[in-house]
Amino acid sequence: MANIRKIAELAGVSISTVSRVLNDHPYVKEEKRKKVLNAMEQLEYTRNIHAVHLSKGYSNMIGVVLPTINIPYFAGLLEGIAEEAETSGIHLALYQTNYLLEKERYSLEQLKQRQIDGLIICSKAMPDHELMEWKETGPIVLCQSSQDPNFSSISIPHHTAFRHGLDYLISKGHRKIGIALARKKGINSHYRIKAYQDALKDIGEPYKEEWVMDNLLTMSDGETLFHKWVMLKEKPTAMFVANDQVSAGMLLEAQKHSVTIPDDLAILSCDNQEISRILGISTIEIQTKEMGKRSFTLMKKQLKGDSPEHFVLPYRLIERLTV
Amino acid sequence: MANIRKIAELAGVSISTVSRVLNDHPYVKEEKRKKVLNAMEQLEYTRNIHAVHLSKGYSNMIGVVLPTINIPYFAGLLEGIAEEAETSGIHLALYQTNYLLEKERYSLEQLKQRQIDGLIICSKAMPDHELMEWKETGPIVLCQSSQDPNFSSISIPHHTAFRHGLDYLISKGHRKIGIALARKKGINSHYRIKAYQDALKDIGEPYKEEWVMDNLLTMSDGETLFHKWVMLKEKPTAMFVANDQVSAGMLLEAQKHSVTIPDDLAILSCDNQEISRILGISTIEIQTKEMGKRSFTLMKKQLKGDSPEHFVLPYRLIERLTV
DNA sequence: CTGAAAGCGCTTACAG
DNA sequence: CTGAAAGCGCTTACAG
Repeated sequence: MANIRKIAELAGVSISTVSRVLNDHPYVKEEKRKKVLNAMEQLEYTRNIHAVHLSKGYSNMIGVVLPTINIPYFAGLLEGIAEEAETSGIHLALYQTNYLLEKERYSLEQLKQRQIDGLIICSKAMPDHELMEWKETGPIVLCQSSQDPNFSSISIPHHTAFRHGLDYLISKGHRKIGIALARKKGINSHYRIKAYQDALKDIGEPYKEEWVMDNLLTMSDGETLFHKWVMLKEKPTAMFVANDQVSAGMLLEAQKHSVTIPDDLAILSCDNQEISRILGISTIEIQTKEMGKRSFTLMKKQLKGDSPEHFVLPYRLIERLTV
Repeated sequence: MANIRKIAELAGVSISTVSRVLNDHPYVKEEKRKKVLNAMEQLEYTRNIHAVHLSKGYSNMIGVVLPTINIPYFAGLLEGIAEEAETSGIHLALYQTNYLLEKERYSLEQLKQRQIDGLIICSKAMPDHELMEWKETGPIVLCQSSQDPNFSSISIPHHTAFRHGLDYLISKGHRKIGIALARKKGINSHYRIKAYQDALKDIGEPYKEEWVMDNLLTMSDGETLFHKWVMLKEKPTAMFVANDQVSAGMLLEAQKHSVTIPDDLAILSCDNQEISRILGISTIEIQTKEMGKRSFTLMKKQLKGDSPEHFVLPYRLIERLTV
C-alpha cells in the first residue's frame, strides 16, 4: 500500500507538500500539485484515515445510543440524525443498547477512548446522576427533557403537552382516564405522570396505580393493553397512550372485539406517525425526524466548543376520530 | 492526557510491558502488572483507539448501507446486524444513501480508506458491474440474491418465493393478477418480475405493463396504490404486494371505500411484519432480523479470510384473511 | 511556496 | 518474562 512517503518520492517533493495537496491547502505551486496528483494516481494511493485521526486527535464520527432501532419513534430519530450527519460529512456509529446499562456504559467508554467525538443519546436507562460522572468525557446530547447544564438536550415540553392532551380528554367529558407509557422509569414518563397527577387533582379524581400501564412499545403491546383494559374492574373511559404503535394495536384489537372507539373507549395517542393518520387516531404530534436533525445540530455546536443548549420543539394536538 | 509512555515511567517498566498489560498478554509478572494497573488508575489513562487502529491496520468497524432507516424492512435488517455486531464487539457505521449513487460510492470509498473493515449493503442503486470494480477494496456482503463469487450474499429465493405466492393466488382462482414492487430496478424485483412473467405464461395470460406498479414503500404508498387500482380500466382481482406496509395501506384504504377484501380484491403481501398479523394480511414471511444477523456472520467469515459465500434463507407462506 | 523534523500513541518482532 | 527500537502514516508548527 502506497503511503505519503512513496508519493513524495515519486513526485520529487517533500511529504509536507503531499500532505498539503491532500488537504487542499493553498500555497502549493500548481506544477508540484500536478506531480503529486499524478503520483497518487500511479500508485493508487488511498489515505490511511487512522493516521489522520491519530494526528488530528479526533475521528469525525459521532455515536448514537438507542434501545432498539426497529421502533418507528427511534427509527425516525435516527433517520433525522443520519440525514444531518450526511450533509456534515460526519460518520455515525450505532449503539443499540436494549436499555442495558452495561451497553450504555460501553458507548460512553467509546467516547472516552475517542472512538467517537460525541454521543447522542436517544433514550437511556442510566440514571441522571450516573451520566453526570461522564460529563467531562465529551459532548453529549440528550433527546429528552433536561435542564442539566452539562449536556445539550432536545425534546418537546412533555409536561405541557401531556397536560394539554389530558385537558382535551377532560373537555370531551372524560373523568376516568388511564395512561399507557413505554417505560415508567424514563424522564419523559416522569413528566407525563406528573402532568397526569396534576390533571387528576384539578378534577378531583383519585390517582389509581392500576390505570397507569407501562412497558408498551409495539402494536402487539397495544393488543395486550386492550385486554388489560377489558379485565379492569373499573374501566377508564379514555386512555392516553404514549405512542402510536400501541394505540394502533389497541384500536384494532378493540374493533375486533366490537368495542366502539371512541364511544366505549376513547384513545388519545402520541407521535403522529403515518399509521395514526391512516387509522384516524387522535394524537399529539412529535416531530421525531426533526428532533433527530436538531439533536445533530446541537452536537455540532458542542463540537465546535459552544456550551450545551436546551432546545424545546413544538408539538400539536391533532383531532381525529378516536376521542 | 496520559499516554502509554507516562504510564511506563510511573510504573517503572517499559512501554512494551504496558502494552502487554493493556492487551491481556500472558507473560507479565504479576507484580509489574499491578504496578501498571495502578499507574493507569492514577493517571486516569484511556487508550487512544486511533493509535491502535493505525498500528493494527484495521478499525474493528463495519459499515452498513441502506436507503433509509425508517422503513420496517430495513430497520429489521439493521436491528439484526446491530445485535450480532454487539456480541462480536464490532462497531457499526451507518450510511443512509436514499439510493443515491454518490452516497453508495462514498461508503465504498470509506472501505477503501480503511475507515471500515467491511461493508454490508442492504440495498443499492448501483449496478452490479459498477460494484464489481470495488471487489478488491474489502469484504462486502449483499443482502440480496447474488451469484457473484466476489461478494457474500444472503437473501430468500426471490424467484421461487414469488412464484409460490403467485401459484397460491392462481390456486385460489385468480387469473388477473397485478404486482406491486418497491423499485422495479432492484435485483430482487428482477427475479420477482421474472417469476411473474413465468406464471402468466403458464396460465396463458398476457403480461401487462400497467399491472406492474412500483415505487411503493410506505403505508401512504399503499393508499395511493389502492386508488391506482380503482382507476384501472381492467382491474386485477388480486394484487401481490412486495411489502407489508404497502399492503396495510392498501387494505385499510380499500375498507374505507367499501371494497371488500378478498372478494373484490385479494391482497397477498411480503414480509410478515407485526402489522400483517394484526390486520390479517396473508403474506410471505421474510425473516428480516435473521437476515441481518446472518449477513453479519457472513461478514465475520470474510474478515477472517474465508472466501465469499451465498446463503439462502427459507421463507414461508402465511395464509390469513386477504386472499 | 517548501522541506526537515517532531509529534500523535500505540503494536510487534527481535534479542535477551 | 522484559525492554529497546522500528514501524504504522499522517499533520503541523517552524524556519526559510
